[in-house]
Amino acid sequence: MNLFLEFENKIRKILEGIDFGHSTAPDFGRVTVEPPRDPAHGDLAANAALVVAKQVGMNPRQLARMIADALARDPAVASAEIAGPGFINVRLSQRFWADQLASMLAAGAGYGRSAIGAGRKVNVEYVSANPTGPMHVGHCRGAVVGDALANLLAFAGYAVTREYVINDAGVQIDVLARSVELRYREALGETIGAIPAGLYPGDYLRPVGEALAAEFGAALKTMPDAERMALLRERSVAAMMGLIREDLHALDVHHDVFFSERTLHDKRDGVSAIDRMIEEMRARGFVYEGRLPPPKGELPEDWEDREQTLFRSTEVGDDMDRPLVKSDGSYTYFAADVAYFKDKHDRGFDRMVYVLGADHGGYVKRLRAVARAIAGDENVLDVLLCQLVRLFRDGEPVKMSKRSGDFVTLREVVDEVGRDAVRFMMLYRKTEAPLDFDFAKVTEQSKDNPVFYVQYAHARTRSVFRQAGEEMPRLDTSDAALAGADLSLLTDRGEIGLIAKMAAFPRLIEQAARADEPHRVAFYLYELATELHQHWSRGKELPELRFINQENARLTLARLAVLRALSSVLAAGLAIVGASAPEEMR
RNA sequence: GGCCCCGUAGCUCAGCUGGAUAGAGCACCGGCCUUCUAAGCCGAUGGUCGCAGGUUCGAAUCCUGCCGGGGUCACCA
Repeated sequence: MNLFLEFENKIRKILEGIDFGHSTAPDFGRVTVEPPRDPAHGDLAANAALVVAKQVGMNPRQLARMIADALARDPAVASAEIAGPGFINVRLSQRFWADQLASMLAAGAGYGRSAIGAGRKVNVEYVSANPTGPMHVGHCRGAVVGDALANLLAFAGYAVTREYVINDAGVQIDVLARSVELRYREALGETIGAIPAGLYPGDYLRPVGEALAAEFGAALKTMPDAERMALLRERSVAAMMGLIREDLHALDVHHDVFFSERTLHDKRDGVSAIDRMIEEMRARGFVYEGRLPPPKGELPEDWEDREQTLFRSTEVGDDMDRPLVKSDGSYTYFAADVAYFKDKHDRGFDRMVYVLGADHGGYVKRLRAVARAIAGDENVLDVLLCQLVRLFRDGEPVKMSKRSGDFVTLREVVDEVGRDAVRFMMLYRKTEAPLDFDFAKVTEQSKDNPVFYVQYAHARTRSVFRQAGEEMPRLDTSDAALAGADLSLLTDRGEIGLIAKMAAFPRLIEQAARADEPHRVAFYLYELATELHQHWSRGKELPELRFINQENARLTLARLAVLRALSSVLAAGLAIVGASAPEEMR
């Protein structure tokens, strides 16, 4: 329960207590309480009179008067005024803020946790980079956004499973296996020359070939083709997933489930998961044999008009029906994806979140169709499309040529600027907006760098405790002592401002979770840090405002209570972002 | 041509699912260090929220149509 909802409920109670003389009860559903955009308007703004007045045939300002008068009798309320067309602006009492702070301290690291998720099972699928090489920088944003979203949803009370789909079934795996085979022969001393076009040229495949040479000697060469390829595929994918896991680890991204796409193709008793899905969907009328109209625009050269197995996705909102079987008889990627969705659904997830790159935008509609066909509701599915990241160095775009295998790897970026900076900056923009990432800027130790700015705020809260230990060694600053602090001594607007900003944290979490928008946490942290830095600076001109006051232990303790809560909130927010909350900056 | 995303200060972007006089940072100009960390803070300048309609007490936000930028469009992953 956040404080805004608390006041919404209070106002609804007040409204329910008023006799409007109507036979039908008015609808109070649109009553909301929000922080006013302009802080001069107070701490809370309620639209109640505006949304209810018409229904009950009253003048909004007149109704607002009644509500405000009732609110003013609440000890939590310092004043309730009417403004504009009928807004009720509420200013909360010092007593109320002191109580808020006390409950923050009591909640400790759990402050801001929410129950809106109600334990619902959510599957967040993210990264899912092809196991054909190390992660490149393009994977980075999705990895961070997905991981932060998972953190956020967990904090908001969802039961979150973090999942990675290993695309280990497509033709790209054959390409990988053949590329590794070449490296294997190279390791045996053969001259392989230039890597042929169409194979992966990257040096990262050398160690894989060398390991195979060490383990098998020349034995692979005489192995039957099918057996050799199967072994090469398996070893190559395992090796690539090893690289990818290391990369993810460098970003502090951890998945609960690595789901192998191949298992959807594997037959048990002669039947695969995809086979079963197709039969089931065929029985429900979603699968049929038919022809597809040729693509719009320029006709591809190898277009062939043929009868094929199709998924009737137009029935559930898609633009066209989708092929399930390729011309060579194998299943399409889409077929695997339908089976995969079904698998998640069968595993009991209430929500499936897909974090995808913007180039997958065209895929969203058919995923929704799948959700409607299988779960009966497209709202169980949420897709986050991450826009492109553009790299800059000293204001110049960093060129990348993927063709030569010479791309910027995720590891290079993390090694250069650090995990915290990468994670924070990837979230310092809403997901749908493109993002410019400048190497120089994110390593800068100044207020121009939001990562630093926020971490510095946390370090500052900690440094005061260290300082207090030196200046006032007899002052007990334990949690127990802080819990007993006299919080009524906190009367300065900067202190109250900090408490008020922290009090907005639970609502922020709920809104960010509801909207699947982890970036809001990063922006909130920046604002909260600003609040601290501002208040801090006032202590320069007005020493009586400083947190530590050697002549007044009781006041110091109350102010340290604010800082304790603040470091908790900053740490909790940074944990969602996935950046560290340092004790000091060096 | 269809679908998706974006368009807000000179630049980079927020804008709390419809609230009041639209906010930050950068850049530019002017201030603040015998300090619990100046690694910071304060002030000033800067806007037809792409355009035009609509919905209502109220629109940057929702709907429709345009304009501009990006992505994507059988079988690939």
